[in-house]
Order: sequence, then structure tokens, then C-alpha cells
Amino acid sequence: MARPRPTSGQPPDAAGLAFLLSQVGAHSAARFAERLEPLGFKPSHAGILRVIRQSDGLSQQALGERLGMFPSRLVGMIDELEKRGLVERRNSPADRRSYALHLTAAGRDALERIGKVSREHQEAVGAALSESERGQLAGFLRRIAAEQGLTPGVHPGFRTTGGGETT
Amino acid sequence: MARPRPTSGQPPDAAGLAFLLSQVGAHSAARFAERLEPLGFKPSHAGILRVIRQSDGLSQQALGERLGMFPSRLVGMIDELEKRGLVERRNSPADRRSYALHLTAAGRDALERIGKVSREHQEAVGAALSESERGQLAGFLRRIAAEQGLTPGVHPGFRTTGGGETT
DNA sequence: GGGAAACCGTTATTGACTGTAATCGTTCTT
DNA sequence: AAGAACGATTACAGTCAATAACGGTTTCCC
Repeated sequence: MARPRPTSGQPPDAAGLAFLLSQVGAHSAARFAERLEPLGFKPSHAGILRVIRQSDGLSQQALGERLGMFPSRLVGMIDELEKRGLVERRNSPADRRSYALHLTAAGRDALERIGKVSREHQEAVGAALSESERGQLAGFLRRIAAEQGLTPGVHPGFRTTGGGETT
Repeated sequence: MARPRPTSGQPPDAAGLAFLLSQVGAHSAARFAERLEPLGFKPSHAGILRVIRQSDGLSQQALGERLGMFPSRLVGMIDELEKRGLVERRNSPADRRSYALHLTAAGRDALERIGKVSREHQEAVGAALSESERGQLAGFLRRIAAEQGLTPGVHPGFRTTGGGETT
């Protein structure tokens, strides 16, 4: 049994739909992070700002839950964002142990810039495809995401993936 | 509790092709890592074994270059694989400062098992799509990968992405 | 030949991050 | 009024990846 070729020959790079998905996905993520860096943001910051704008006044816990990140992780990031004047921690009127998170004008501005970068990035990533093809691709991905139980806005913060190779 | 109402929505989850790519990609990577764990491997191990089989007898440096990982990182991993009897470090006949990496029979066996897991994973990830749709999807991804300058077998080891969120 | 420079693998060190657990004040329940 | 549950924070530990330095080899070139 030296070189049995069960289905093809190997997990051939040629095929590997799953591999392609994570390869292109990782690339997309990396490139986006690069684009964001000059603005002084990391992708997680963008996610936080986006969610806060979407649901103004939510608590850190709610935010963490929605993004799938631990509250302890949020503290530092919101500290940063607040220090940069993009987010406000107002104390919630009803519940004095939680904060109500709000975007400042500068925060909305930053989010605007992030959105611009996002669109550019999206344009660049999809450059190989025609408009209608991009639509089809998005459709496929949405269906996969739904079937796999992924929540629309959220994405799996890379857990202990190992971080090297994938298929 | 107020349901988060989709007030506005700049990079609306509806659109975000780039987001979808990295979301689904990260999910695929994570799930694959999960499937690999019971075998005692991390995705990077799988990548290493795969490349060694493909080009038997290459040096660690060449391996590292092809996978895009630092030689120092490889040392430990190959140590493991060698300790488990899957890989051999023979000294290269021509150049005594480099090793020639080879797969043992057990190593080929392990790779076989990995291949099986890979195919199962691939099947699971693509479950939402028909056979022909999967083909279309793979085609799109391949075109994107090519246009973006990604090397077929390799994938960007998540660099200092920040590791949290992406779009 | 012989010595400097490039090269391979290895080790040690440093630096980010992330998840868990413990802490402190607040709110809810009974 | 007391104890459990809860939100934010801090402290801690474990993991992991990149950088730099170190011995041993080989190659280049004078």
C-alpha cells in the first residue's frame, strides 16, 4: 500500500473545496487587516464599532455575546476606543452595574472610513469575478453559512485553530 | 429585551462578500482542526506531511519556504512527527548541514487517515450545495486565489491578523 | 589552499493573545 | 433583609509565533 489513490491521488490541492475556502478566507481576512492597519484598527475593532452603531446603548456583555468574544477581552479594546474618543461608556440609567455603549461623532466618522476601506477591500477581493458571478458566489457562501449554523453578522474568532495549515 | 433592530446597516451582513469569505473560511478551518484533533494532529502537521510526501527528501528549509513558515517553527513540529515515527530525518548525502526529510510507512498511513478526515470534512462543509454548485464554487474560489496571487497548495498561515474579527 | 561569506538547523528569548478564574459592586428574588 | 445571580474588571496562566543569536558546513574567490 504505497500509494493508493482512493478518490484521486491525494487531498490534491487541485480539488480541496474546503481548503480553498479557508485559504481564500484567510487571505481575505489578512488583506483586510492590512488595509485597516493604517487607520489604527484591527478587525475586531471594526466589528465592535459596527455592532455598537447597529444597536446603540447595549452593554458590554451583550456586545461580547453577539460577537462571540469574552467580556474580559472586550474591556481592553473598549478602553482603547474610548481613549481615542470613538466610543462612550455612559452608565445605564436602569442598571448601574452595566454601561451603555454609544458611538461618538468621531466614532461614526471612523466607522465611515472603515466602511470605505471595506468596500475597497471587497472590490479587490472580488476582482477576478464578474458582477453576476460575485452574486452567485455570495449566494453559495450564504447557503453554506446558514447550513453550518453560522450567525449572519458574526464570525468565528479563530479559536485554537493551530494557525498554520488547513484543508 | 429589545431585539437588535437592523436600524441601518452599512456593511450589511446581506452584502459583505469579503466578510462571507473569511467567515466561512475561518469556520471551515476551525472545523477541520476539530476533526484532526482526535488523530493527534494540528492542521500544520497535515500540511507538513502532505508536502513531504509530495516532494520526498526535501530539506527543512525548502519545506519551510514552501509552506511559508519559519524554519524555527518547523524544528519543533518535525521533532514531534519524528518522535511519533512518521517522518525521518536522514542526513543528506551531498550536503551535511541539511537533512533530507522522508515519510515512513507509518507516516504514509497517517496521511491516509488525514485524507479520509479531509474528505469527510469537505463533504460536510459543502453539504448545502449540489454537486455542480460545489464545482462552480470551487471554480470561483480558484479564480480568486489565482488573481490574488495565492500559491495553489499553500495557504496564508494566519499572520498577525489580530485574530478576532474580520470583514 | 585558505579565509570570508552564505547557508542549514537549532536554541533561546521576546512578545502577542486568549481563555479561566477570582474580585467588587449592583440588582433580583423570596 | 439575605443570598444568589449578574456585569465589568483585574490578575493569571498557557499557547504560540517571530526575531535574533549560535555552532557546524559548504561555497566562493583571491
